[in-house]
Amino acid sequence: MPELPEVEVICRQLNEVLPGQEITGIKVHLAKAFADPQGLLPELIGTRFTEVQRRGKYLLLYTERLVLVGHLRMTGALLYRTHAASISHVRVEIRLAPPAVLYFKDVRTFGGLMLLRRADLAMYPPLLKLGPEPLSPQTSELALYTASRGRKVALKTLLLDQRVIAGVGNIYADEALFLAGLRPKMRADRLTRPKARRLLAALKTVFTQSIEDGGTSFRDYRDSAGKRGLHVQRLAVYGRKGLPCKRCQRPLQSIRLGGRTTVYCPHCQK
DNA sequence: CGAGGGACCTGGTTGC
DNA sequence: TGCAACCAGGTCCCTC
Repeated sequence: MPELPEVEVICRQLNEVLPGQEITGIKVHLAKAFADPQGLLPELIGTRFTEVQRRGKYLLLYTERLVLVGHLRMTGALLYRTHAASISHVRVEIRLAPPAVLYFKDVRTFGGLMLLRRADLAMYPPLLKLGPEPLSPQTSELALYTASRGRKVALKTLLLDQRVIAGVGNIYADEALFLAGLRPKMRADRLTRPKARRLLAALKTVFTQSIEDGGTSFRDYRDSAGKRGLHVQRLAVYGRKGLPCKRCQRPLQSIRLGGRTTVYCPHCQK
């Protein structure tokens, strides 16, 4: 499940290979995976990639005037290949100078690409709604603290709200709450400034470590070269229901919050 | 407006 | 062994 670190890894990798490359053709195998509301596809052919950026869990693949906005959802992958490749569940092929191809693969077809003018990007609603970037030095615990005022949802549910902090998904919400020593089910409006500070620091730590590890490949995630991320070995709670807590050795507990599986340590998280 | 739950999807696992 | 039920979760949408 690509969250901020996984998307960041892909972004950095694509930035090494895509800029300067010409788009020679697009093959759409699944219509809903390639949204082109303004009919800009003909303009895209023959242009060159200039840069790749990430915002939250979104990937922004820029050309001079256009931008492909990608979201991988749960099982999406952007695979860059410079040799003939046989890949299952390919939804879109972005052909470059032969034989290079950028494949959008997505088993569960929740993800997709959207083609927009760069000038219209600032008005694209999903991006407008995103909260601050957790790894930006300008983002402080105030983003969490302010957003939590008057909210009766579980703290973890608040963390998953992309309007609060961009890029947090189920894995890193659980990991950050463990690192901060906070109960996932604690009411958001009980968050104090010091706790918000600990939680944001924990998010920065788990995100930074995971990016160093190349992301978390719990099931499906692969980077743009098709490789797995190694952070799964460093996960403290996610996917470890019933296993001993790495801090106190007591068994980890699993509950459901906001429809999401949530694993935590009842002893270490208060 | 906030809160909560369903819909969208397919593959892997579980249970009979 | 076969097959149905269930689970995984990011985001949007609907209802209360």
